[in-house]
Amino acid sequence: MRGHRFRGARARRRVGPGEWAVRARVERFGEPALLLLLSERPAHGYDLLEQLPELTGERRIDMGNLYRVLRALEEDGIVTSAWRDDAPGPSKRIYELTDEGRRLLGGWADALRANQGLVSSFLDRYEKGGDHVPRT
Amino acid sequence: MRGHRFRGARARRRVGPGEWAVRARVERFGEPALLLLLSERPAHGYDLLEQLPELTGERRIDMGNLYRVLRALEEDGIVTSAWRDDAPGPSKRIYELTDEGRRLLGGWADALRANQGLVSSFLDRYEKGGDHVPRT
DNA sequence: CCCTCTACATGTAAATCACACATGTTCGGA
DNA sequence: TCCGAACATGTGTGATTTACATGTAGAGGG
Repeated sequence: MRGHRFRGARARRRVGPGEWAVRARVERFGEPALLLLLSERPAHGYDLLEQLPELTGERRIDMGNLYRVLRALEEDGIVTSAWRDDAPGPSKRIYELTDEGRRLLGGWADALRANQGLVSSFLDRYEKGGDHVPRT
Repeated sequence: MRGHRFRGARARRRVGPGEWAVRARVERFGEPALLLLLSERPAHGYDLLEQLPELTGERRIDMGNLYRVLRALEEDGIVTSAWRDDAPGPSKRIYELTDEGRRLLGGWADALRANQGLVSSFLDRYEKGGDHVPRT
């Protein structure tokens, strides 16, 4: 019977009585991850699919969304694509980063550094607080 | 004339030809920020509204969402609230962190530390890449 | 009485995300 | 030769979160 399990993009979910599993992720982190991979070398969707988990920390990447993101990036001039039939296997759409894409990746790096600072402050303030997690 | 400006939760937006403004934020970062403030001392919504920007780096906090989050937290037993009429001015709903809330804050801290590691790896890999942002 | 500030709250559209499902190709083994 | 697994590219859809607009009501000053 479908539809009876965990659904949606919840960042916090109950895993027991008074127990919560929390996930802290940067919004749209898939985009800079994609850009970084493409800055290293052109690749096709399925290829990226296999390289992404190491960067994002996710176990599995959603293919559907990956292809949608790639198309959106192309619409915005961040990447370009071309079909490749010469390689063995099904034909692939190879994506490549544009100069604009490289600038965007630089922007992401700046923004991520800024966020690292913010979260560091948060954690420092938390740790200074003392009297923390009570026993379950 | 309403409805003609930038709307929505976009993390990236065009600010010029080939120029993008990027924001890197942790998903639902408002929640741990709220929990940290409440772990320091009980407070009412409007009070939190004024303390949050320092923690989150946002200029202004959306009141509507703040109160929605607070109610959701109360539903889940993370905070409790009580009305206060004795203080001058409009009566306030004072929020206080529960033990479960303290555990959740601990969970957020762990998750945020994990994410810091992930983003650090990303930035290291980016910086190792050399040949970066081309001139505009 | 009227206006502003404080305080709490709802309505709604856009963006993102998780999950399910559709479609075709290539290749190795039974 | 047929079958299934892995490769490769997508579409459909509802849940969640966010940004912004708007609504309600009491307190306090002039």
